[in-house]
Amino acid sequence: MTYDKHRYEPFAVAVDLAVFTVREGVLEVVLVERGEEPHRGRLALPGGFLRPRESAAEAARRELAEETGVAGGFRLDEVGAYSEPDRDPRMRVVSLAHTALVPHLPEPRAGTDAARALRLPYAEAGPLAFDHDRILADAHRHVGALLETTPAATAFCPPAFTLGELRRVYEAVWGTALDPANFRRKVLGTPGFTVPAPGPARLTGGRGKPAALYRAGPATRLHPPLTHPEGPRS
Amino acid sequence: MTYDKHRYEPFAVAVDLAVFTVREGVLEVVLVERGEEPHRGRLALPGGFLRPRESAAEAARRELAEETGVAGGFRLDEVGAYSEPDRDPRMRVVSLAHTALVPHLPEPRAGTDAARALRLPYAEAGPLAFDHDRILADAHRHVGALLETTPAATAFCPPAFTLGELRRVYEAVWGTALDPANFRRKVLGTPGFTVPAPGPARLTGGRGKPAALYRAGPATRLHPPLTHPEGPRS
DNA sequence: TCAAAAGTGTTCCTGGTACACCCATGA
DNA sequence: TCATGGGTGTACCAGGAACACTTTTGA
Repeated sequence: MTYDKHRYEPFAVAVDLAVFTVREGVLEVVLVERGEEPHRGRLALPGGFLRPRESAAEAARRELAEETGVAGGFRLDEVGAYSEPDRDPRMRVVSLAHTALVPHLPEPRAGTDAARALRLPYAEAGPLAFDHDRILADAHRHVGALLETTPAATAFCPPAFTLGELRRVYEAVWGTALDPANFRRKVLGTPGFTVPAPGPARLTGGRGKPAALYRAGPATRLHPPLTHPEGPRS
Repeated sequence: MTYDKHRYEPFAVAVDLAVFTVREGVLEVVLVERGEEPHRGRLALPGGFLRPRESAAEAARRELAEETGVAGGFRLDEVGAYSEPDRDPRMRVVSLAHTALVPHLPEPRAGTDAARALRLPYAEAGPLAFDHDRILADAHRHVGALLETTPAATAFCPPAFTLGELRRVYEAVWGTALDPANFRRKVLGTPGFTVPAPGPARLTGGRGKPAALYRAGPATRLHPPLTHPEGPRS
């Protein structure tokens, strides 16, 4: 239980961010090109070190704003800690991985740190620096589980959204097609998940019957959960 | 992304352990009495700092052996990271909380560090040092969720166990009574959860029909999950 | 012979899946 | 008028909950 703070090489604590968005029915993730060694020029998850008086959540929000231009209005969840001794060759770094779910990214402004950020479809997020491939895979699994038990899917949508938009979020993250009729009943039958939004109906893609608008409801957990077909099956 | 390792006060990284066991149908947790300031004499979760070349899991297993005498043969799961700046008054400490599920604790030997360890029913685990009340509550919730989707309950049982013993684990962790008949069918109907163990039947408590023995099966996830009554209801 | 726990059978009912069908809009 | 997506209805079926009942032991 004793600890001499100068006896050991210091640890650094970092946050790594898997920033997800859904565009045109495709799950995308934000990556940055590394500007320095190690792994210069390779793609990595955005992230950075905790400052002396920051919690992990605060550091995550700050780094997200700095590196990708996303400022507030997103959902942040903890994925896990990565603490293997040699995961960063420079020094001992313990990373706290988070997911950030954002409705839509403003295009990064040139000249800022955010200019190095790019969006890629999750399926094409190639080999990444450090152990970020593993972190990204864990984060994706984590988001899939969040959609089952929490209203996290609404974090991908604008403030008012149609049930079709919400369904496409689930389909993009889970990679499976869902029955629109059954999805509708499940969502509306889950108390607090969505509430009807006032205002006129909206045309989703131009064609088809205009859809009613909903907003995110007060629930933080989904009862019953929205299980995806693959779950009980595999 | 740059970081000068000597520019800031160093961080310390620790593991905190919520060590659970089920005795006589009661969920118990292992606590230690702090031998030094801060919070000298108060109860706390066992834990300690990561050594320079240890991962969190390695540190957790080492600390568990040192502080409670539990050596190997237990299940370890990650709960989350606690990173608020002032959670430890001595210095900046980021704690990685874990749960350890053990079938039965050997009585701690006097004269070792483990002598300060004690078991308490979870419900009576009073106010703890630091933010350990919150960590313990999170850990308990985490174990409850693990029982639904993983075979974690077998970690509380000896190598060969009866379905009645397994059911009492669920009842102790969830705090609810379960129908023995339905529980039995659910467990046996979940592939890979349990496999019949050779050998004679065992008397659980002396009275009643002798029960068949089972061992933990090869599954790491439960399909379908064992949902508890409170889940979909509340 | 009684209590207690294991184990089996059965009924009821909820909730999920699949799919047919109608509605409202743009092209 | 056709294609497209929103929205409703419904039949089927698996799985969970509740509970009666038999079996096998110790006291």
